[in-house]
Amino acid sequence: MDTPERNQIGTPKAKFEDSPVFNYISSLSPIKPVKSVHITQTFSSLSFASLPSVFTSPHVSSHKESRFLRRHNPSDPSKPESSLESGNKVSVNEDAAELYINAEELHENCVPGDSVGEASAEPPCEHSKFVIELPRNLKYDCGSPECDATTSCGTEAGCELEAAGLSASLVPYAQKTSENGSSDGEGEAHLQNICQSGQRREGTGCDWESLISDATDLLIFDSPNASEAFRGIMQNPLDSVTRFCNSLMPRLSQNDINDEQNVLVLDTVGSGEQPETEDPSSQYGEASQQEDTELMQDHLNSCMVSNQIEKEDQFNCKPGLNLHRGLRRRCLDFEMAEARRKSLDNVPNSSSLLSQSDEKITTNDKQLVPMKPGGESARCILPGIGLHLNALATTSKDYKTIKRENMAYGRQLSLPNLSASAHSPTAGQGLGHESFSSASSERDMDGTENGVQLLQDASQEPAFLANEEFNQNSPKKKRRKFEQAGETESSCKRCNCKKSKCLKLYCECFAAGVYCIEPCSCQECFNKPIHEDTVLATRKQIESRNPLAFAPKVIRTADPVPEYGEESSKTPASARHKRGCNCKKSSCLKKYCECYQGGVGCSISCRCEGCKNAFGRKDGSFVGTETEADEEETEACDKSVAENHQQKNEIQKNEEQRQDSALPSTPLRLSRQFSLPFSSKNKPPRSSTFNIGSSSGLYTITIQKLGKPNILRPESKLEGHNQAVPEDEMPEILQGDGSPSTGIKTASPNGKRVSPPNNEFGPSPGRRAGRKLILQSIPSFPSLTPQH
DNA sequence: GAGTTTGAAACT
DNA sequence: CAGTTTCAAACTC
Repeated sequence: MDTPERNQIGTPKAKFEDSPVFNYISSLSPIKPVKSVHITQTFSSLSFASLPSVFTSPHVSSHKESRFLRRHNPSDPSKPESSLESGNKVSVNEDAAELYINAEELHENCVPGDSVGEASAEPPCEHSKFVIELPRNLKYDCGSPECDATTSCGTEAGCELEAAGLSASLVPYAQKTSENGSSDGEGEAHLQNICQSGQRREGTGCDWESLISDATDLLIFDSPNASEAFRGIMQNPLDSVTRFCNSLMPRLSQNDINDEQNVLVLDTVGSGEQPETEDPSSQYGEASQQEDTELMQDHLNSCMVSNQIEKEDQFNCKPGLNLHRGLRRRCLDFEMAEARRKSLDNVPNSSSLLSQSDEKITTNDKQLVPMKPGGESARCILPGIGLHLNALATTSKDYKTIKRENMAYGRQLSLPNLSASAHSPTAGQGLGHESFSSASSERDMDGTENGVQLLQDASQEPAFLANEEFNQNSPKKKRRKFEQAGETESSCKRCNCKKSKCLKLYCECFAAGVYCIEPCSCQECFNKPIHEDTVLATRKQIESRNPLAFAPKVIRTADPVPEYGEESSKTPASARHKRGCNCKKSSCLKKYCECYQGGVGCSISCRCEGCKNAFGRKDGSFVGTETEADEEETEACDKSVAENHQQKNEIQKNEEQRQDSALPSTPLRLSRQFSLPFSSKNKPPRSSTFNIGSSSGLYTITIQKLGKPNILRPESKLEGHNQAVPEDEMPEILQGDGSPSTGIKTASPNGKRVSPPNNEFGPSPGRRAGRKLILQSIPSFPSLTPQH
C-alpha cells in the first residue's frame, strides 16, 4: 500500500489539480473546502503522526485510542520505516517533523477551537502525510464519483486522517466519498474529520483571509480560477496548503530525490488523475512519477514561495528535520491500524471529542506546566500521559532526556543542536543529552508541536527521567552508550533478548510498544514491522491476561490533592508504581526495583523488603532525608541545600502559575480522571495525570530538599523553574501517605496487588484520597485488548 | 565483555 | 492464588 499505490494515485493528483477541470470542480463543488481541510489535516495528522504507534494501542476504546494515537505520533517514525522501508524513511520523518511544526503553527495561529479537534485527532503514523493527502482526494473525489481510486487508498489515509481528526462531527461530504468508492468507513470518518477541521478552522477566524489573499496569488497553480475558488472556499485551507507546501519544501530542498518522489506520490495518492483506472499499478510508472513529481515540485515551489512569505517563521525548525530520522523508527505501528479503525468508528461521538479535547487540554497543561506556565504551554509537552509511555521511557531512556529537554525548551529548541546546548547548561544531568541532541531535536519538532505526543512520551519518560536523573550511577553509563549510538538513533532503547523473541514483556522494546531496531542485539526478534501481525496478536494475548500489561508502570498523577498540608499542596504525590515492587535484596535502591527505576517512591502496594527507596520508602519516610538514601544522594545535598529553598519557593510559584496559567492542567486532569473512568476493564484513560516531565522536575526538587544528588537539579531548574511543580511529592506522600490501598484496589483494573499488602501506615484519609486519584490515573493506560 | 545478581514476567 | 521457572536487565568484576 505504502509506496506504489500511493505513488500511482498521487501522481495523478498533481496533474489533476493543475488541470482546469480540477479548478472548475473545486470552485463549484462544496468539496473544495475539503482540500483545505485535507491539508490542514495533513498537518494535524502529521503533528500527531510523530507519536509512536505504540501508544495507539488498539485496546483502548475508540476514543481513547484516538488519543493514544496522538500521543504516539511522536514516535511514529517507526511506521514510516515499515511502510517506506527504503531509505526514504528518513525523509519521511523529516517531513513529518515539518508537518508537525506546521500543525503547531496552525493550532496557534488558527484556532483555539482546534484544540478540540486536535484532541480528537489520532496520531497518524509516519504515513500521516500520505494519509492527509488521501483525504484531499476523498474530498475532491466526493464531489466527483471518479474518486474511487482514491477511496481505495482511503483506508490508510482515513486512519491517518482520523489521527488528524480535528473534529468528530460528521460531514455529509465524507459520506459521499465513502459511497463513491471507499467501502471503508474509515475513509468517511476521515473525510468527516477533514470537513470538520476545515469548518472549525474557518470558524476560528484566523487571519486566513489575509494569508489567503497572499497565498492565493502564489498558490494558484495553473489556473487563476483555482485561486479564486480557493479564496472563496478555502481560506483556511490555503494556510494549510501553504504550510503543507512549506513542509514539503524542505524535502525538496534537501535534494533527496527519493524523498521527493515519495512525497509527491503520497500527495497524489488520493487524487488519482485516473481514478477511473482502478489499477494504480498500471498507472504507476517511473516516467509518470517523474512528471508528477515535477508538477508537484512546481506546485510546491509556488506554495513554498507563498509560505515563505507568509510563514517563514514557522519553518525555523527545518534544520532539525534530519535529526528525527533515528527516533521515529521505533514507534510500533502494529497497534496503529487497529487503533485507527477504532478511532474512526468512534470519532463521530461528540462525547468522545469532548473527552479528547479535555485530554488534550490536560495534556497541554501538563506539558505546559513543565515548560512554561503561560507561554506556549500547549506546545510544551510534558510527559503527562502514562500509558505505554512508561514502557517507552524505560525502553528509550534517551528519549527521556530528550523529551525533557524538549519540554523545557519548547519549540525554541526546535533545532537539535540548540536543544543540546540548552540542556547542558541548565541541567547538570545533561550528561548525554548532547549526544541525543538529534533525537531531542526530533522530539522537539514532534513534541513541541504536538503537545499530545509529547505528553505521551512524557508519561513514560517521567519515571525514566527521574530514574536516570536521580540515578546518576547507571544512567550516565547508559546515556553514554546511548549517546554513542545515539548519534544515529540516540533515543532508542535496545533490548538484548535472546529467548523471548522480543514478544514478551521481558523485552523492553516490546513492553514499551515499540519495534526493535537495528541497535537492538536481540536474537530471533519478532518485534519488527515485518511481523506486525505476530506482534499484535501477542500483544493482545498479553493484554487479555493483563490489560495493563502495556500501561506505564509508573503512573504519575498530578492530582493535586491538597489535603496533605502545605507540603502536600506543593507536592502532590503524583507518581507511583502501578503495581508496586517486590524487591527483596536490592532494598529498592537499584534499578532492579521498578519503583526506583521509575523514579518514584515505594508505596503501600509495594511488597518490598527493607525498602530504602530514595524516592520514598514504602513506610512513607523519605529516605533521602537522611537515611540510607542520603548515602547515594549526599553529593547532591551540598549543592542543593542553598538551592532547596529557592526551589521550594519556585515550586510554590510554579504551582501558582500553573493554576493560573496552566489553568486547565489541574482542573482538566481532575475532570479527566473522573470523567474518564476506566471503562469497565482496563482501559484506563490515559490520563493526563501522568506528567512525567513535570513530575521529574518535581522529583528533582523534592529530592534536592531531601538532599539528593545534583543530578536532579538540572531538571528542576529547567523544568522546575518553568513550571515544575511541586507535584512530586512522591516523598511526601510516601512519608505520610497513607494508604491508597482502598483507592488502589478499586481503581486498579487488574486488581493485582492493588490491595495494600501491608498497611504500615494508618491511612490518613486525605492521603488516601490522593492515592485514589493516582489509581484512577493509572487506568489511563491504553489497553490493547479490545473493548468488549 | 563475561559473569552474576536481581526481580519481573511467565508458567504451572 | 501461590509457588516455581524463565527471562533479560542491572550490576559487578
